[in-house]
Amino acid sequence: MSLRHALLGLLSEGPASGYDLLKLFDESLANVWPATQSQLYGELGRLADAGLIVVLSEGARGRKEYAVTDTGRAELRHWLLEVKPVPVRRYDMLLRVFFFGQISEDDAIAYLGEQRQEAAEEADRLAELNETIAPYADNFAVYGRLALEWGLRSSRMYQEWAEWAINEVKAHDRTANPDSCKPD
Amino acid sequence: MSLRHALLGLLSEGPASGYDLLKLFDESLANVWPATQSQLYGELGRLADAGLIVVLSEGARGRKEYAVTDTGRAELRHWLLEVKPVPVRRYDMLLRVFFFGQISEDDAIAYLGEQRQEAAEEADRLAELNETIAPYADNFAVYGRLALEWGLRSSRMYQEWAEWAINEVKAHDRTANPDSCKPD
DNA sequence: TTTCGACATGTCACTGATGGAACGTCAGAG
DNA sequence: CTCTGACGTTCCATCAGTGACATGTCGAAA
Repeated sequence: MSLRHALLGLLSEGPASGYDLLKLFDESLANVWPATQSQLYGELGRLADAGLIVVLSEGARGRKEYAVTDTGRAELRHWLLEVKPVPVRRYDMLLRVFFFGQISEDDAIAYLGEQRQEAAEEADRLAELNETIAPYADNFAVYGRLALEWGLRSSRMYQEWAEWAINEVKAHDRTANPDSCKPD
Repeated sequence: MSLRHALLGLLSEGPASGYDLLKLFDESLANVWPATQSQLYGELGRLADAGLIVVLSEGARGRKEYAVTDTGRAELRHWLLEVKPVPVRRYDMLLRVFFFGQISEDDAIAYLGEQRQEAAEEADRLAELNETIAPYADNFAVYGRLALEWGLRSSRMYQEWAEWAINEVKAHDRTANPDSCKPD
């Protein structure tokens, strides 16, 4: 149900059409809650049916401009203040780690190395993005910054974990095969 | 498609029934890839149709014991080595952060405080769990430990971020309302 | 004048996940 | 002997998300 509230949130900054919202999603929320066009238009319809938003005006090319109603604003507040965020539960990447026993230590290390690399690149990308944001723009940018910082810290943590894990696997390798002596 | 490979992974440690697998899921993979019973049995059927697993034997109470085939093992290896893990993309919690402009600074701080608290508890829980695992058991436990460490680092990062974010919001509050002077 | 890219919405088939109902079996405790 | 709890499977409705397709408008440039 989060898409619903994402739309209410965006609309509560001002009226917009489905098309506008789609762009807003891609610009700002893409990294925390991506949405496709079909989902978005569908949800807008349902939101309107439920009376949480209304069509303000219809413009050229069938453009419909939506605005939040009081009910919608109340629903958004309720979600923000009283609904517990659902934690992330699925990690494709960690799932693979459980099955490292099925591949060689070298392959496992290579896998972790790639993850390390990608996390590092992501961290760089976000750090750069962080530079480009005006220091104190609108609320949206101010709070978006918090999310960005989360991404940054998350990538760095990921990177450090991968480094640590590589050493763990190497240590395990040595324990399992004490005879072999590979160069580091 | 990850459930598929999770099942192949579990089965490659030895034959098991759907019921066994469900328990294994709950014990070991629940934190990285939860699955419900209905999904699991359905997937087992499809896996068998595709020839990636076979029914080894049928026991009492309609119990079917499955085992991986060579094709299945190959598929697992392929997934482990060549398929890029899909990164996590949706964060209900961060989505809310974007809409902090809709609530008061105090409410935002309270929200972040709760997150901080929960992350701390999760970190404690995982640290404790880490103690209970035998230092060098089977492969599965050794590599599960890597995942556990990820969770630990992740929770700690989350906690620290929330602390940092609370201060950010306070700073923003003071910038926006320089007259007011609240106790810390 | 045609054509192209941006604007704009709607719909469909498919997949993965959730949650629950329904059904039946077997061993052991009381 | 009966009941209970663990064992064990199957099916179903529903929902969110994905990706593709269909349809059409409008302004500007070639």
